[in-house]
Amino acid sequence: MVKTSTLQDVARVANVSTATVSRTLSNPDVVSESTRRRVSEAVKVTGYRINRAARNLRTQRSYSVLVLLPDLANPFFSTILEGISSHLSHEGYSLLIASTKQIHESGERLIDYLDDVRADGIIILDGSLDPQVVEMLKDAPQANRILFACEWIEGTKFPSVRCQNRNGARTAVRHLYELDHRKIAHVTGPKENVLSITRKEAFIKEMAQLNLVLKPEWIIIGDFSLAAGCLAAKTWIEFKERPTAVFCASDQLAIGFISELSRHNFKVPRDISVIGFDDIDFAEQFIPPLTSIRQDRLMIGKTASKMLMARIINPHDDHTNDTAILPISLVIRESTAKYKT
Amino acid sequence: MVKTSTLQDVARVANVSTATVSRTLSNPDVVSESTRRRVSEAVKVTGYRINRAARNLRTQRSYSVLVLLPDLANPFFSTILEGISSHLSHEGYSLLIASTKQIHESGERLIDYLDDVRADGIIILDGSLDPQVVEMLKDAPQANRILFACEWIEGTKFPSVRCQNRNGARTAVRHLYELDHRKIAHVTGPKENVLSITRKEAFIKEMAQLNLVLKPEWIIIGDFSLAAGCLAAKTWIEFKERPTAVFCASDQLAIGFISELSRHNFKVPRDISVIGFDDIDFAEQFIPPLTSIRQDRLMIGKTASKMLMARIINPHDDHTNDTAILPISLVIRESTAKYKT
DNA sequence: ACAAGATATGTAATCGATTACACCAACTGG
DNA sequence: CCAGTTGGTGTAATCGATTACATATCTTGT
Repeated sequence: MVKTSTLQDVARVANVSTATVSRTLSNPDVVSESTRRRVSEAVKVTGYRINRAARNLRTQRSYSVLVLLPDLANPFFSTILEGISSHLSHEGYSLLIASTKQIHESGERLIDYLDDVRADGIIILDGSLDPQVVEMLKDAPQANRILFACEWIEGTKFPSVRCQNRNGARTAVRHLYELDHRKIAHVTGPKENVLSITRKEAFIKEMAQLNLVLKPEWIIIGDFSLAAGCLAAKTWIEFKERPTAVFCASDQLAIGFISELSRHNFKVPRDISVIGFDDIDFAEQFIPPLTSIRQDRLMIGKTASKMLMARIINPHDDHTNDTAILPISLVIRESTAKYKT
Repeated sequence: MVKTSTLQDVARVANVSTATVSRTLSNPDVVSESTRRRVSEAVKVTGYRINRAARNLRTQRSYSVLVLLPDLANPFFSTILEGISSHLSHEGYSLLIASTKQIHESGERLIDYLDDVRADGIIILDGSLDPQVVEMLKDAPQANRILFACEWIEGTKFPSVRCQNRNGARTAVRHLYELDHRKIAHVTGPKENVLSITRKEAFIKEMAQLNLVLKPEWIIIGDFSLAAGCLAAKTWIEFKERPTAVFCASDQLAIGFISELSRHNFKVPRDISVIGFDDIDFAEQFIPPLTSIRQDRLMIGKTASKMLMARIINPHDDHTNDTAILPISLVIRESTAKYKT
């Protein structure tokens, strides 16, 4: 194996001290023009590459960020990751990935990533962490380098980035209302999930605001998945008085819902208008193309990454309680239509 | 900030040298029962956590692996990642992620990840790397810690993990043949892609084997995407003599194909049988549920990870030209049916 | 012309774990 | 009883970059 060259080697070739080489590389302004040239030349000649392990040890930083996902195999997160990753890479940071499940199984502690200089910060995309773990994170000396995105944990002061969930639900209901729908159902996410709860509450509130009748059974508990959407469709079919529109808390739910309906010879939007949430890539390609509440997942990732970096680089500023709430938008496609008596 | 305790602190408390503490932790068998107990106790008391930066520097290893994706936002890879991650985490390794695009944009060199002790190995899921980059990787002293998965690069000796692509194509054709289809079309992936080429060649060969007529225009160039599937459907509709079945090189293609058809009032499998490749999660939920060639993406990930680890841990064994080819299987659902004249 | 600063560079300690080597004690076998 | 082995532990060098501090040289203003 060819030994890679070190700062020492560069220093020798450039005929300066290692200190000067280090400065030239990390803070070029403080060295003179001529040394800068000599050092650059020496770097080229020696093919020098910094040894990050050494730098990390000395600076007690890892120049990387951990992203914690509820489940790696869930494609919902890939665009958010893209946003995080592109910003991090731009800042010279690396991206570490782990799933809640794996951390749990391997018996690792999340906080160790910060303590043992594996990561400088953590972005958590999972609002359903074990309460014990949350408790441990709160008290940690490094807690200010933890940030939640998409989901969050009620009653903690961790900073977070999320979309306008209430506004999204409200907009969905309004849209259906404007299409003359008066009987509107809602399929929710998992029962305890913070997103489910927020969207459901906003849904109920807006229905009241518009003076619409909302039968309790029209709120169907689901879990964001395709399968839950199918089940919800079956429930809808059984209703004696069927709502003419449904607001699904995720696009997956909406797609499952529509698919199941089509298996029973119902057509969307002829028999019912359906609106989803998220605007995943597939929504546009589905048949019918899905009307949805769009959240900019790329932006969520970028914003989360930026906020975290600010905390890492400027640990002494007070960032407590920072929360970024990003706008949603209504994307009207063909799964919703004017209600005809 | 609370200072975390170091080996020294533990050593002091346990009244032994740092060497002994280190040994106790990494190689417990060589120390006596009693010291082992004293040290464990001291570790608990001090709340000691190893400093990975220090260990990485000393051992010149990072205990992490980089996975390079063509595009982070593409959900196709998430299950593979899951497989890689779960094995790595089990081995005490961390998972670094980067996308080809970002590496390119930030001007980083892939090989630097190995040289600068950021990663101990690299798994590449992108067979369409810039040839210059490939050339650089081949000659690198560390080239033996690079492995390709899913895709690969023809004419290089990098080890790789992939599924039986030829067998997959053959099985697809056979399945359609057994359903009495005689006129079979094929929608390919991107033109230069190694998977596209392999599957297409196997398709052509099997058609010949079965003495089936294959008109050149029945091979429709696509690119694995939903959109390309839609286009292919339009092409099919225009044919004066329409094939009665089509083998799509990906499930996304197949789904796009079927969707587009339904927009023109064709029904699957009534008017044409469609078989996909990959068996993505969505295939089962689509309408109609999609017949597909299943590749075990979790297994691909796990296998890739295992092979790479073997090379990292045992760098002097000869692993040249290792290639793992994993079995595929035919998953019959409802998008294919007996041909009726 | 000289004190006071600014600028550029070198010296050497430091981050914290690992491990080659040395050492000592206890045991074994002839 | 002693040479040789085994087992357990300590000493100190080492990995490679960063940076506080010291030093030397050059400006600048009065």
